[in-house]
Amino acid sequence: MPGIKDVAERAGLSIATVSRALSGKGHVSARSRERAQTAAAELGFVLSYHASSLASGRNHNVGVVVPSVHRWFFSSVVEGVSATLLDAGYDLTLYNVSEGQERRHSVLNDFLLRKRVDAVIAVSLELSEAEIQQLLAIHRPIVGIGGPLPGASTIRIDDSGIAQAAARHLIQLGHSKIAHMTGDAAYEQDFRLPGTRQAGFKKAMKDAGLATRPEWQVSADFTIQGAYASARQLLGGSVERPTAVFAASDEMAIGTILAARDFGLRVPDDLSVIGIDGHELGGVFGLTTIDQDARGQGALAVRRLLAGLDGAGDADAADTEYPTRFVIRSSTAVPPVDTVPLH
Amino acid sequence: MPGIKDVAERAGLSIATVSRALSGKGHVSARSRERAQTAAAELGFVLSYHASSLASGRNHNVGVVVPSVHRWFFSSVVEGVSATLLDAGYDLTLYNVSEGQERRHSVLNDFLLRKRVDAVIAVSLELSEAEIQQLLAIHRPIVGIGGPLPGASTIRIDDSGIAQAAARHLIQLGHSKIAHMTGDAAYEQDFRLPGTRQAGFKKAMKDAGLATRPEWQVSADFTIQGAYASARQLLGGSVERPTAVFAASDEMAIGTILAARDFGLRVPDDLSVIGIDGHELGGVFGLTTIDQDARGQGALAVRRLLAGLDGAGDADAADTEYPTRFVIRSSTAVPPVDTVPLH
DNA sequence: CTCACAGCTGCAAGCGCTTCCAAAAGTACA
DNA sequence: TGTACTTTTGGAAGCGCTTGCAGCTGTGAG
Repeated sequence: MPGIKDVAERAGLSIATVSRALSGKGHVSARSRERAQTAAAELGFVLSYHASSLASGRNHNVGVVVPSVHRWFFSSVVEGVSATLLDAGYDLTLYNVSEGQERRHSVLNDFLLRKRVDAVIAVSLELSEAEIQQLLAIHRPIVGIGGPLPGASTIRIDDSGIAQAAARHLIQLGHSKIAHMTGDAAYEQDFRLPGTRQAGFKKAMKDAGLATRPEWQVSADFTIQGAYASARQLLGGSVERPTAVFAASDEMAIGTILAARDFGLRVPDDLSVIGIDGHELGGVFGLTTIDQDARGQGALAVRRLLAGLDGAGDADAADTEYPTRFVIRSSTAVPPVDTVPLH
Repeated sequence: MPGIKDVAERAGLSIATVSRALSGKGHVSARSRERAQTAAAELGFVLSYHASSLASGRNHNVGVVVPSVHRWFFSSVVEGVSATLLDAGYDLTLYNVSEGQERRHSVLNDFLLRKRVDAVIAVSLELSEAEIQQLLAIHRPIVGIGGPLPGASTIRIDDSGIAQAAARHLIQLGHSKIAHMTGDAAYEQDFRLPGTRQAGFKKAMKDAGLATRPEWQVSADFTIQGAYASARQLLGGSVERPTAVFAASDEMAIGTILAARDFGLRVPDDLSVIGIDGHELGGVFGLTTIDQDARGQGALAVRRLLAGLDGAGDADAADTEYPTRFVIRSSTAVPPVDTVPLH
């Protein structure tokens, strides 16, 4: 493997000049720059990542911590982050901390703190204020997506607002028997988001003077299959059936639609369903939803970090609200006329 | 940030001894080891990744190249790889090269070759022999999953065999009008796998003396929504309807089931559907499939690499066939009795 | 009691770059 | 032609570890 020394010799320049020429920083005459680049190309030289990082203190590597890479939101964010990072010449080190607390802790200690990454993006992951301070203390900018990170910069959608909008959509169509499928308690712990969306739902209901019946507040694990099971309980159980379901995620909305179909319920004729996300499968199910462009959020997170790293400004802990888009398809409609015969 | 020097001072040892004590290699007395560890713990010392790598030449980092992190197979493999790597104290650098050729090329050159990773895992990605040799030349073991990698070690399932098994399952149930949904040409290019599965299907059909009708060979992009669209053509079009569909992936099988339901076809009464994968949603749809345990394949890939790195043996380019499991659920059954009246 | 050997330990030489500093070269203006 | 700068350059000191080598200590055998 050729080193920078070889390039310097071949170009007839000093190591220092070659380094400056190739990195683009510092003053180098056009002629030297070209020579260095030519020599490097001819030798097939690539900088040693570690030597470079060790000497400069910069890593060109950002850590991404996600609870899963399987669920829609996370994989979408990762794709957005990945593409943007690659374009900028940065590496992406992935920490999938599905296994729970102890794993999370070790990732933070053994990996993130080891000066390997320039910054970290935490997706839907709750870090304690102490943990965040620990990272900031060693000068590691951190931005959070979809979760509250006290003291750190975050990107988030207006969970309460869109939940209200979703509920209002149903209410305006004439529904009053509306169920809400929220996230399991386990998820609440880390993301806090199920609670926020549920609160938004309740607010909209209250504002409209409608009751939120406890038996219509169900929960699932954010997956299609989990929601499917929950929805079967809700729709097939002995309780009165709602005419609409607002699911806290598209995956859960889809699970609900599948369950409804199993019971011979037509969507939207017998049951309206609305979700939140903008999942690819939305089209197949004609799902009305609120698109939150997870990829875009990932990309934005990277741009934010990079601006903070390259540029001057210590990207102050800004809280950006990412815009969402209401997508009306065919899973919501006016409620069925009352089944009580009219004559 | 405390350095190893601080630890050495505090422990009353030399830097060299501390290094040996903490890394576990070399002879160190129990007493010194304990002192070093205590001092390190008290100072909250963590090794500098780069300095360590630079000096030792080892990175504790493996690169994973995937075409997408969104589709089931890839995210599953990544999860398996991630967990195993984390346990071993390795970082996982993710290269999501969805965007096509030029991106792939740059990843290889700018990232993989930069001595940043100890090894690479290529998932369903076709690398040219030259590219592989390039990696092996700089001593970077490489293992491929789900794709042919001439010269490199690979882990793969018996695509042809399981395709035949799937087809035979249908045939044995009594089906003769069997359609096959394969991957798009675009996928064929990189993975080669659609063709292999299709060949297996055709062989099984031929062995059974059955014809494979061209209009029953459809393709999609391996996603649920893509398969849904294709299946609508197949099932709702003017051609005679098959009584069974063998889809090259579970996601496509699910898309097919959804399309069938749209046309009022009952699965399995009117149409049997079988897939390949072991997708989480299989349960919800009662999908009969062949489980290939993608997570497990990812984990195995890591173990293989690690054995090669730590251990002595230059893990020769072994081609491991990963076992699969036939899972019979409720999406397959005997074909409907002929609709021609019997009297 | 001496010798050979094995286990420990510390010194110091890197690993391959970046970057500070001072010297060399080029520029503009008087 | 000389002065005062502004660019460009090269030397060399690290960045924070690992590890070969040699010295030191302690043990069992001769």
